[in-house]
Parts: sequence; C-alpha cells; structure tokens
Amino acid sequence: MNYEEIIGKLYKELKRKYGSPKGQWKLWCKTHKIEKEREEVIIGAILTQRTNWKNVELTINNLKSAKINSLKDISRLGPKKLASLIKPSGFYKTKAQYLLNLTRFVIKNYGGLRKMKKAELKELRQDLLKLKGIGPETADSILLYGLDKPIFVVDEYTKRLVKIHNLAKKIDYHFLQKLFEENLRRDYKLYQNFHALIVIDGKNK
DNA sequence: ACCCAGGTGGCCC
DNA sequence: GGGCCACATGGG
Repeated sequence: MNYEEIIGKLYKELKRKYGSPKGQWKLWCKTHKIEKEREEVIIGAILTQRTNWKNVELTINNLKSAKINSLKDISRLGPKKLASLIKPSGFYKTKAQYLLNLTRFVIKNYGGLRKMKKAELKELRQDLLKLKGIGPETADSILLYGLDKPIFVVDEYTKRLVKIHNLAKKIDYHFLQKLFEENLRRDYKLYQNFHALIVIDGKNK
C-alpha cells in the first residue's frame, strides 16, 4: 500500500469508529458555525496552547461574563485586564500578550474575519507566524478552523497517531503536514473532519 | 504530592 | 539548528 491508500484507509476507519465526521465535528467544537463563533475558535487556538480544554472553557466563560464577545473587544483591553480574565487557562500573562498581538493584527489589517478570509493562504500564514505567540500549530488551527483554509493541522494528537501507525520516522511538523496534504484531496472540510476525528480518537485513549 | 494538558519563544552551544 | 527551559492553572 502507498501512503495515499494508507491515509485514506485511516480516515475511513476513524469515520467508521466515531460516526459521521459532520456529527463529530459538531461534538468537538460545539459552537463554531457563525462569525462570532469562528472568533471563539481563534481565541481558543491561543488559550489551548499546552492547556486542558476544560480550563479554556472556564476562561471563555469569564470573557463572556465580562461581555468580551469578539476579537475587537479583546483588542481594546489592556494586558493586565485581559490577563486577569484568562487566568484559568494558565500562562495567562504571556497568553494575554499573544491574544493582543493577534487580535490587534486582525482588526488593524482586516477589520474582521470576513475580510481576512479573502486573503491568500500562504500570505496569511506568513503574517500569522510573524506574530509573537503564533507558531505553526496555532497558525494552522486559525487558518483551517477559523478561516476555512485547506491546511492540515499537526498537533500532539496527530503526532501520536503517526507514531502509533508508524507512518513516519521523522516527527517534524512540516514533514508530517506534507505527508497528509500530499495524500489527501485538497479540501478544507476533509482536513477539518479528519483532524477532528484524530483529536477525538486521541482523547479516547 | 505528584502529573498532565491540542505550544511558543528565548537562550545555550 | 537541535536541546533544554520558563510560562501557570485546574483536575485526576
């Protein structure tokens, strides 16, 4: 079997095991359909860095209670105020600065996600990676889940899956990303579903 | 009292 | 250019 067949088979198996990816997609990111909820994905991408999703939920609740409901709202806060709101998600001082870097970048350059979505994938990725606090995984999560761009997210779960199935010896971010992208249809929905299933499978262990 | 969780940047050599 | 380390909270 070549990689295309192996990876295709892997996707099918996960789909069979956990049900239709559409249903699972909803399960995984309960609230990520409309504009406002896309913004939550993007905030979550930073907050969840090396942190349990439970703690991120506590943080998101804090923000909601404080009536901070958008990227724009966050971009206007001071670092200390924001840090106090996001405390439960850990690394709160650094993450506050990261969130300000990102939200101010988005608001200043695009005004919002609607317009940002129209920009070209490669250029967006380069710009995101220039921001302090946005590494490859966070950038790609934002691109794939927040902006519907066809780019495969390589996180701990993806790496674990690769190791378990012995798909590659090199556990290098871009190498693995290429491995998936070169052997799948270039389709953001497929990438979203596949990655969501990988996460569900990983949490299941 | 440990250990872990969907990373990143900064330093060291 | 790879190998450490700090960043910090809440839950098992």
